[in-house]
Amino acid sequence: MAYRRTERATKRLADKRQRILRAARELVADGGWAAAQVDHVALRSGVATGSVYRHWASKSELCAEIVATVSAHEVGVVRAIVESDEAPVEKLTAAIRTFASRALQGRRLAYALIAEPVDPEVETVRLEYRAQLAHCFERILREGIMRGAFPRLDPAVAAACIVGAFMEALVGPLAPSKGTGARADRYLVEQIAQFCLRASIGTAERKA
Amino acid sequence: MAYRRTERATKRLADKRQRILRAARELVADGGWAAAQVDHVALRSGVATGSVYRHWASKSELCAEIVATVSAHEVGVVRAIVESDEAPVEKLTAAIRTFASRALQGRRLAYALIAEPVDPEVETVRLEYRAQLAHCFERILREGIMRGAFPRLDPAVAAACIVGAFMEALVGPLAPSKGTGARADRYLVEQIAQFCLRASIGTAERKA
DNA sequence: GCGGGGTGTGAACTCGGGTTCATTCCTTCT
DNA sequence: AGAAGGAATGAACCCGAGTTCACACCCCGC
Repeated sequence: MAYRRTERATKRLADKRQRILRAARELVADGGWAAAQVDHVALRSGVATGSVYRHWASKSELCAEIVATVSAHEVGVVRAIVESDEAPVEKLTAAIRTFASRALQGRRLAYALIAEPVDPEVETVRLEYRAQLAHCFERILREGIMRGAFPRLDPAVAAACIVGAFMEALVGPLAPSKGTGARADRYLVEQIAQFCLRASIGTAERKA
Repeated sequence: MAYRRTERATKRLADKRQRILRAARELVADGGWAAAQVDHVALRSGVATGSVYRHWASKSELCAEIVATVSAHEVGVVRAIVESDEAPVEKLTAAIRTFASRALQGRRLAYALIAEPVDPEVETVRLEYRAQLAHCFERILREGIMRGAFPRLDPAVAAACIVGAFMEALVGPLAPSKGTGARADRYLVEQIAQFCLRASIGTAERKA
């Protein structure tokens, strides 16, 4: 046996893997899952189609990893807010604003990750993500109810409503690549945040 | 020229067309768009695959017609409420409850029509439907704002949020054929309605 | 620098699913 | 009843997209 992978070689492997992953993510980010064909991914990352299969056993696994990677990151951001020691209302506001504006930075990707169905294997991961996200909001709501800051709403249902409201108002009616400008985006986020806040705390108006 | 289609024959044609359409709708209703393969539709409606193409030029057109038919009906129901002469708050309540409970009667179909992407041709029709639905709510909101019953929210954004909240809380996290029983459904509709109402009128609690 | 095994390549294969079309069946009109 | 032509049939066709595999290449250890 004359060969043991040198460290240098291992790194090259990992790098290539990352390159492919990134290329795939970029394709999804501006064309949805439909644009992430194995050929295209290979082309964009500068490898041959067959090479993709040296790193993932199937296209589904590649896609699943994209979903897992990106969403883990997003959930992490929101979760940090949840676990801060602000008051529930502040947490909710911050969580909504943060998530919404992040999603707006990559509408198409956000849509693909949140709403667009794919094959069952990927779907599993996607639902997991959505569940975690909803769970974050649920925790905030539950805390708020306990402290008497929110009315007696059902946290699970309300959390789902919040996520849904995002999805539709933010990335739903989007014609692909509908760039509306930073000002409009800011306004949109603000409106959505206010909507969800009113729904959660039961009080009109709220300006920050 | 020896042949003019007799009335009887014309009716037979139309009937067959309806049979196919219904079969397709049923398949979508319990398997999503993926289940509506031309072969299956033909099998279920008792015709040959080729016969489907005597009535529609392509599968897309068949699907588009399903979306158009069903959604026209649903929008009609909601629109009737919008055009009644109740007060805005009552209208909103009724519209939400009605739409939600109708959707629950056929979750899978509702999901397919509202959220599940298909090919571009069908997508166009679907977006049209969703826009009309949102527009119904927008009208109610606008009226309520004018009369001072609702706070100064952005009607378009809020309408999108309402539709989205529905979608997610009602049919989103649904595992296919997740029958939870009439009581649970009623509770769910009520929670969603309250959420949307609080968000719209900015007041906690509301029981009917 | 030479042999061997990991890595890269891309053309070919496979397979699912929409579409077609030559043929057969059936209805209408004389 | 027989001719004429529209409707029905379903097996064959086509095409796109994921997957494979025989071969070329290169990097490592001697």
